[in-house]
Formats: sequence, structure tokens, C-alpha cells
Amino acid sequence: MIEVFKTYLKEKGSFSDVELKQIESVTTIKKLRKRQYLLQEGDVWKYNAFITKGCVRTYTVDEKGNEHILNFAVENWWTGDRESLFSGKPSVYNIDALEDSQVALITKENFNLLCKEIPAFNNMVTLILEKSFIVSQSRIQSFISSSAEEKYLKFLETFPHLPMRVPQGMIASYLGITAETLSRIRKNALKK
Amino acid sequence: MIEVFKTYLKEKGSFSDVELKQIESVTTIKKLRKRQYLLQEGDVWKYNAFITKGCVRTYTVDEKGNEHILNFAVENWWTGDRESLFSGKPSVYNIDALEDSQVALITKENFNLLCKEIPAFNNMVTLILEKSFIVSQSRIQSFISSSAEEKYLKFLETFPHLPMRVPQGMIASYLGITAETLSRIRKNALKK
DNA sequence: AGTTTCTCTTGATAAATATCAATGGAATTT
DNA sequence: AAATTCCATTGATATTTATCAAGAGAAACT
Repeated sequence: MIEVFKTYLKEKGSFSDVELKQIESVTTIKKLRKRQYLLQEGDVWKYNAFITKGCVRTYTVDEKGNEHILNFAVENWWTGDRESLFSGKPSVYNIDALEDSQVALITKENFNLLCKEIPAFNNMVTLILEKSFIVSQSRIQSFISSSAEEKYLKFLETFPHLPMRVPQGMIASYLGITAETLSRIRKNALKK
Repeated sequence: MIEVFKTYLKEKGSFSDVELKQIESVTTIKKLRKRQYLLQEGDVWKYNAFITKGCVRTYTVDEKGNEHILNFAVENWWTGDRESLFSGKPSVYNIDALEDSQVALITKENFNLLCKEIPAFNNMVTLILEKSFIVSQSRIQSFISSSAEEKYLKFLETFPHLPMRVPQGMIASYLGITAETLSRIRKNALKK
């Protein structure tokens, strides 16, 4: 199995060698070149995806052609579309690679099996979901209560490493502001 | 046990009578008068709370004294602060009743026990979490891509019954806009 | 190496939304 | 029933953010 994924699993739960083997046996690796889609709008998403290398984004494109980035994911994060996975309906999101990347994929069916057969896996998964929810609540909190500048500063605190890897305009999109506004915010805020 | 809660459980999972009794045995009922706190900023939240009657809101108060409503919960919804529950740290949120209400409370410890001992309960809980996450993702999506008017219209679709129970100004707060702006949006949008 | 494409910045202007202030009606309290 | 508080609306104005357009440097491509 990809070393990054194994290390992650060992850190997040105490799995026996047999269990690790079982997880490995249902994991497939997919390489993505920069700009390649992992999921395209209209397709049904059927996996759980763990990034072992690189960086991807989840986004929508509106009628005017503007992209809206829902989230980023880098090494050791999970990505995918839970909504489409859960409902079986076509996704409204696109996921593509911002760098050459590598992801570990487990189909929904195999993933559910792992959850059923390996309690530690189930616990790990619930914990991840719990944390993802908490993070998204806190993001909503900042949308309802913060100015563009505050959102940006909070973003820097939460994800200090992302600005080095992701174009600034995409960070603006993630924050729900325009690239120009973010540029001006940086000019003002960072000189303080 | 409170009938509303029992009905909910029966609908969400197939529980045996013994299991229902077990759930009942760890459930306590709390009545809230309008405006009464269920959780106050600075306190640690230790429960899972199911609303059997009434309506509550979760909100923060900023330095200027403005309230920012993170969410509402009515009958058959869960409420609480997952972040404080998870971390054991004081909550940054307030939860209070918008009407005279009644909630069913289960402590974290008892809740975890139910999850461990009753698989159907565990499944139900994971499902709720999964759905909550999906809902919050979709709310983030509308924050990054929609105008105030679009957010309001989407809100009406998602929660058609809330405007009848919740003052308009609070809905504005939930949407991250001011009460005045919402009033103007309604004037324009609803005459179309 | 030269060309193209991306990315960020900046300026001018427009649009969206917030703020402040006042009013009147509805609901709640006494 | 009167008094008080709450709530939604409206107007005038300020602030924030978006849009459009141009340019310059960096990165990617051939």
C-alpha cells in the first residue's frame, strides 16, 4: 500500500496487520495530472478518496462561467462528494487536480464493508466526519459574521500552508470574494 | 418516553422494545421557556439534545453586540454544540428558546454507550451526522456563490415552515445579511 | 529564446449591502 | 386598557465589495 496512506491509518487507529491488509486489498491508486478531473459535474461519485500526494479542489461553475471553490484537499485529507455518494445522484461539483497528484480510492461498497468489519475503521470514519462537520460549521460562522478581511485572516490561521500551493484567485473564490478584492485586502492588511 | 421522540426513533431505525427502553432510561426531559438558555457561551456542552417541542436557535454575539445565528432547530431536529461536546472546551455559542420548548437530553457518556451497544442507534447517529454535513456544505456553497436574494429564496425552499415561526430579523441574521436588507429583498423579490 | 498563458495588481466606476434614524403597527407585559 | 417592548418597513447615506479594463511579471509551452 502507498506508504502515506498506511502511515495515516496507523496514526488514526490501531489496526492489526490483517486489517491493514484488508484495507489495502480494496484500495486502488489513481494518478492525476494537473487539471485532470477526479469528478466531473453530472457524474455520480462512488468512492471515498484519500489524497496521498498533491492537491485538488472541489468547485462549481455558475451560469456566468465563474468558478466557486467549495474546498481544497492536500495530502492526508479526504475528498469527494458525500452528497452524490449518499444519494446516488449526479454530482453538482467538479473535482480536479491543482498539481500532479495521487489519490487512494475505495468504493462505497468496500468502504461500508470495512466500516462494518473493522470497528477501528468505523470509529476513524465517524471521527473524520465529526471533525469535517465542525470545520464547516466554523466556516459558516465566519460567513455570517466576518468581513472579507476577517475571513482571509482566519483562513491564513486555519490553513497556513495553502497559500504557498494555491493561486490567490482560488483562495478568493474559496472565501466567496473576488480576486481583486483579495488583492486589495492583502495590500491593506499585510502592511499593518 | 416522550411520544415525539419515540415516534422519531421508530421511524429512523428498527429498535426493539428493550432497546427503546434502554434509550428511554438515559433520556431526561428539559422544559425551556421562551428566551431561556439551553447553552450559554462559556459553558461546556455535554449532551445530545433532541427537540420534542418548540424552537431554538444557536448563535454568537460579537463585540458590537450583534447576534449571528448559526442555525435554528424545531421539533424532530437535534441541537447542541458538537465542537464543545467533542473537545470538552467551553462553547462559543449560545442556544436559547424562541418559543416555550421541550428537549430530550442524553449525556455524552450515555449517548456513546447507546452507540456502542445498539448498532441501529449508531447507524442512525452516523446518518444524521452525514446529512448535517451535507446540509452545511450546501449552505457554504450558497454563501460563496449566491447574492442575498438568492440565499433568501433558497432558504425559503429549504425551510418553508420557519418564516412562520421565526422573526424575519433572525432569518436575516442566519443568512448573514441585515434585517433592513432582507426587508428590501422581500419587497422586490416577492412582487415579481 | 520567444510566445503564450496565468496570475496578480491597480485604477475607475458601479452595484450590493450596511448603517443610522425615524415611524407605525403588532405583540407582550403590567 | 395602557404602557412597553418588539418587529418590520422605509429613506438617506456610507461602506464594502464587484465589475471592467489595462498592464506587468512569472510560469508554462513550443
